[in-house]
Amino acid sequence: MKIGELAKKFNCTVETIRYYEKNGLIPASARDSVNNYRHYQQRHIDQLTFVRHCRALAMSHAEILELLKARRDPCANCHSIDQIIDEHLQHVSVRIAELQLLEDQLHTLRQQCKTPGSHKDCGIIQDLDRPLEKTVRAEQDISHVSGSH
Amino acid sequence: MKIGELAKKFNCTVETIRYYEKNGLIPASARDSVNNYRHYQQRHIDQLTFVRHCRALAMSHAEILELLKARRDPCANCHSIDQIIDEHLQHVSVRIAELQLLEDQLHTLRQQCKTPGSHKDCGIIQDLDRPLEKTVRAEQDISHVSGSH
DNA sequence: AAACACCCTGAAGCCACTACAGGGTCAAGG
DNA sequence: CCTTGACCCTGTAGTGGCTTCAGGGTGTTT
Repeated sequence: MKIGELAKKFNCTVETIRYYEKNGLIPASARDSVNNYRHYQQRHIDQLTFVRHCRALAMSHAEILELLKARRDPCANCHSIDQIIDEHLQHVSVRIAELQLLEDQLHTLRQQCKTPGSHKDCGIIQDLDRPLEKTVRAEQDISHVSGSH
Repeated sequence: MKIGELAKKFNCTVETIRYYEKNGLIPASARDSVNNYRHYQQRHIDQLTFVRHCRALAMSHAEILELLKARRDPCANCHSIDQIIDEHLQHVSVRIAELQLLEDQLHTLRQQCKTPGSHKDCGIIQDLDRPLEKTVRAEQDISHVSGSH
């Protein structure tokens, strides 16, 4: 199977698959000796299934690499796996709480403008002109589950 | 006021302030003619207050630049401002919903391993080896409030 | 033979910073 | 006068998980 076919199968781009290979998320494929095209087999499909499932759960590449290691190692026990999932879950929960705080604050801010007119009287701008309170701490750097854009 | 003092006042780094200046989030400061040090006045403090407040609400630089434009323009009305806030709020809400779906899925996944032992029997790895269902769509590209790491 | 789809590599761009290299400036203490 | 250490400057590279682009080669169809 060529890379374009694989990409279609997994609903991603060929660039993503090449990027995964470069970063060790999937093993390097065999190459066509004539044109150097990548050719994939079942084991690539299996591992890519695993990786895409992890990515859909928003795991980082580092986390996935750890899980892959545990998956390969027949002597590993569940503990390390459980720990990765637990920690990731924790990060997701923390990020949800942060964003909910943000959501509340944005709702409150939005209430400041009920009567659209000249912004001289706009409560939103006036509000934003005030410094943030110390309770406002929903910034990215707190959580490993980060970002809002 | 020198940059270090300003950074301390706003609990950020001097690099962040220089970065804001480069990107137009704060106006360029006056410079000391002798040593080229930046010197800040009240208007910088005011604008940085606004910007940091917006950032604490996880707005992007693009959004903040739009708000700054509306803030400067005395003819602007609230409509554009409201729209920016509404859209941002929408993104945050969407992201929360995505992460809550993720949280559920991770809880379910974690339940697969209740009896730590050899991972041959580990339900987590077995689960991740299965392709993702079509309902699983909590990926970054859906929301502008993105990321999980 | 031309058109078009597909493949290759390697580098740059995205975001909002952060970190680092390599230098200049300034005030205090010995 | 000299050193130490804190602060400032510019410019570049790194972060993560891709995406996009430049510049080419290959394969199939018309």
